[in-house]
Amino acid sequence: MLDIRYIRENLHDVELRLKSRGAGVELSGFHALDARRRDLLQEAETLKALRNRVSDEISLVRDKSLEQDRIAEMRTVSQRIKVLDEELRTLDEEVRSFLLTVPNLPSPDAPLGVSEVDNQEIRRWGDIPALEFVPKPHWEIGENLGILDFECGAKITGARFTLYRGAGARLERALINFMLDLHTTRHNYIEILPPFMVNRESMTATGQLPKFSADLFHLEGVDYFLIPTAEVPVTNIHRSEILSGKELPIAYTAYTPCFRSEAGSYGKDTRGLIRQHQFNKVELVKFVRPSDSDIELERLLDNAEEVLRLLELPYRVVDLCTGDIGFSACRTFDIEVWLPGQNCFREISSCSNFGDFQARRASIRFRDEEKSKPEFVHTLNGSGLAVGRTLVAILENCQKADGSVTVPEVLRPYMGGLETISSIS
RNA sequence: GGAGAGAUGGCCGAGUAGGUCGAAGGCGCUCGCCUGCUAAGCGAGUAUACUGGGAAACCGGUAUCGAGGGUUCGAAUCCCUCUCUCUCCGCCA
Repeated sequence: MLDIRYIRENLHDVELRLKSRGAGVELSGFHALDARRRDLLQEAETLKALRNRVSDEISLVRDKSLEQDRIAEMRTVSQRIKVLDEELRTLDEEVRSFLLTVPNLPSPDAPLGVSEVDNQEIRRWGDIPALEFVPKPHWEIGENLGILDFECGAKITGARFTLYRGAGARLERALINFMLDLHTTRHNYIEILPPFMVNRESMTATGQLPKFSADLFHLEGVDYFLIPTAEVPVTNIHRSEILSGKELPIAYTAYTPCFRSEAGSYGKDTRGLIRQHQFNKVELVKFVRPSDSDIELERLLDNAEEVLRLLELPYRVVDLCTGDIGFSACRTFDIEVWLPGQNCFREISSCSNFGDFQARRASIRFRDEEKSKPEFVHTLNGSGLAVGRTLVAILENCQKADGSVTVPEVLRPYMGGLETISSIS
């Protein structure tokens, strides 16, 4: 959510910056609404001040029968207040629901552009492996080894669900543990295991609602949603809190499954693990001082990249342009891992700075000094990493001509020492 | 699922025959005094949001005692709805 006063005072600038992300938001209606609201508020509060004063005076008089005139007068005043309050409630609701649909302002540092073709690659790491055979896509590798069963996932549930078996299941679990261990012991994140369902308020705070309900799974019977990312429950840990400046920065990491309806992506990435309704992810979330959020984003990004470096998987980092940045973010870097089976880079992590956008929706503030006024924190998050896609990258990058897959060295302790996944394992 | 109890400021905790209650008291915290050090002691201060004025310091108004409605000139206190927490029973990993 944007600062209503900032919009009020920088109407034109806000419109321009929203336009740069391709969001045509009309602010003139909002301006009128806001002005009307403040007029009514003034009137209502003046009347309330009068009522409070007179009521206090009445309370001092023993014999209320002497006060019938003023009581009657205040009855009229109260009726007027009621009407004004009613109207204000409506206006407040209109203002709020409008603000909830306005995306964040992109950072001035983000490259200008209209779509992903304008994103800028800023670095690459690792050598693309030179294989002396035609690399297979991971779904063929996984099926041949018997460790991924797409048919069975479809039978049990439906399209975009997959059953992992044997070494495949263990590899996924090894990756989760490896990532969590790395972030907690080397990068100083606190491990969180949150609920996998959240309420409407939490979804609104991080920005999934009200606009993107179609992307979510909603439960029947209770107003809960399956989380599309751990960002939602973990960011909401500090909803409606005033943190002490001494606690900042706060860094959490969490493994959760993620559930996405993938509405509107019919026919896209239908084969394999790339686009599932349920996938595992280890997430990184930070709460930081506004002055630190740029540098903290660099750190978070580096923490996510470290996973790929240790796994020895080649990747590149992309700076998302204004037109491609998500609704709540002001700056985003994607990490894309190399997939030889598909001969392309695929997103495996998205690391974003949200500025105070989520903090304002969620009312997450901090007090820098004991006596200083509370201000909004900045929130950041990024995948560290998407586990299913990491498994995909391992299968495709570490495949051998005979169809077996070499387990990256750092994962072997998590795999009971297993060095190679072959059909007999 | 059945029965009951509860929700007050950073924390603990008063306050229900409606008014002087943004709210006693204690703890904590901040500043000052005192003290050889520590502890104790003394004094002052210690919520947030919106809104009006002001360059600002700041001053004024309104709201907030789980949330939302209602009754009333006036609600932490009365009424209704909802949410959450706890206890007992049932069921259950």
